[in-house]
Amino acid sequence: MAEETLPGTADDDGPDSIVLHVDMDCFYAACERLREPELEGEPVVVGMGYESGEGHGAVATASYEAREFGVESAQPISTALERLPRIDDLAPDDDPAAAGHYRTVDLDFYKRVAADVKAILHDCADVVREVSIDEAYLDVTDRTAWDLAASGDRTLAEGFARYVKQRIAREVGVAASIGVAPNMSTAKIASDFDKPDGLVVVRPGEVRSFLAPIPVEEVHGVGPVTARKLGSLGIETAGDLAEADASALEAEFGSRGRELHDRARGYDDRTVTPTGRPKSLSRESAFTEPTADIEDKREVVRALAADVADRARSRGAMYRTIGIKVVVPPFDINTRATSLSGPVDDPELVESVALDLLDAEFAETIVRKLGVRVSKLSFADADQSSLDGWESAGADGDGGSDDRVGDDRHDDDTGRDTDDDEPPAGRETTSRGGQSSLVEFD
DNA sequence: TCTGGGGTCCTAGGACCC
DNA sequence: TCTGGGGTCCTAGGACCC
Repeated sequence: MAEETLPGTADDDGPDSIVLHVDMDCFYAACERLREPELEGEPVVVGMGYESGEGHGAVATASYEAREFGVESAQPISTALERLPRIDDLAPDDDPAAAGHYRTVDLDFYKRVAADVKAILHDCADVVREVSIDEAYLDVTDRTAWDLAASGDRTLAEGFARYVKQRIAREVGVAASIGVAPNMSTAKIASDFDKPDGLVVVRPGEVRSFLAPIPVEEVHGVGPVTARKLGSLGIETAGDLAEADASALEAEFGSRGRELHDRARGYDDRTVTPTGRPKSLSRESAFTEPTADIEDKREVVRALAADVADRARSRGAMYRTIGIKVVVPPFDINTRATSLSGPVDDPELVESVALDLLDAEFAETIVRKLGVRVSKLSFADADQSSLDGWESAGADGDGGSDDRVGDDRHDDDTGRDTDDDEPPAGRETTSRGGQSSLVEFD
């Protein structure tokens, strides 16, 4: 029989997996420096929704130099500008050392850089889970080992991670921080532990002691709300969380409570799996100034709808639910959605459903921001047959369906994602409650 | 320091079915 | 007609992440 396997350190790969979490440092700013080397060592702020003029938008990434001035990501650009003026706006007698370079997000460029990084990652590991443009998990259990290197007290795994890091730096020219640990959640915290340009290795026996002093806010899945609640329970570090009563946590936080407790104790039995397909696609945009004007709102919704539908089509996705998001000042988020009787790829329907949802309840509302989303996606994949209509993909059941069957929601412990939903087999009548828009299309 | 954009998962309540 | 229980699907909102 197998050696003792602790939940979390073991799975099918034998007792101690080796997981790398690779996290690019200030990735957008690093990309900007790639094409503007003069920005090296300078405070750089990359803003989204920001146009070179002034004012609106938020900070997507601030370089460490900019952070020194109190610029943080997600901050309104207006705040950032107060703390760190734009270098081009300086008056002749201002101090140029107290100003920064502002750039607008150029996602296409960053994606090209990211593709180079990802290519290296895929070259270095059999399984890569790309979490976002600048972040990925690698399972390298079969590529290296926890054994000490011949030369001394470092592990082979550390040398391997150093090699990955150096390749990224040398071949792409951006810095990554890497965490190495026996499971995903610990690797994630480790990569964050010594940013920027960090390399932190947590060996199997050290997980618990490594985590103990970490503030709870840094545990993945603990946001401001949970952190505050935990704080009121006297739980401030991962160590406190690990020692807390699991059922009490579950009572307070639901299933997440137990999960957080596990993570804090270094238990995480998720395996690194490749990124699955998206479950929804959306587009949103904020007004410069909140508006109640119905024509302005409709115009934005039409544009967003067209955009989303376009993106869905280019990704080969059909959708069964169409929805809108309406953000009302100060910041109340409303969502409305309608499900269709079967998956469609129909831009006009996205537009008309979205407009109906807007008109039905928000015609007179003052809104700050609008969004359009499609969800319950299914992918035709192999046979791109479907030009229109779900008749082919939806009705047959077999054939068109991809991947595995259901298994749907969580519970099989490797946790989330996995599945892509099946195209719902079969008919289903079209109307539900009140005013559902029926889908008979052309 | 009135808050940008694109996602994921979970939960709760209602409709509906058997 | 009322009561009871199990299950699914739907919508809406909340929390969180990058």
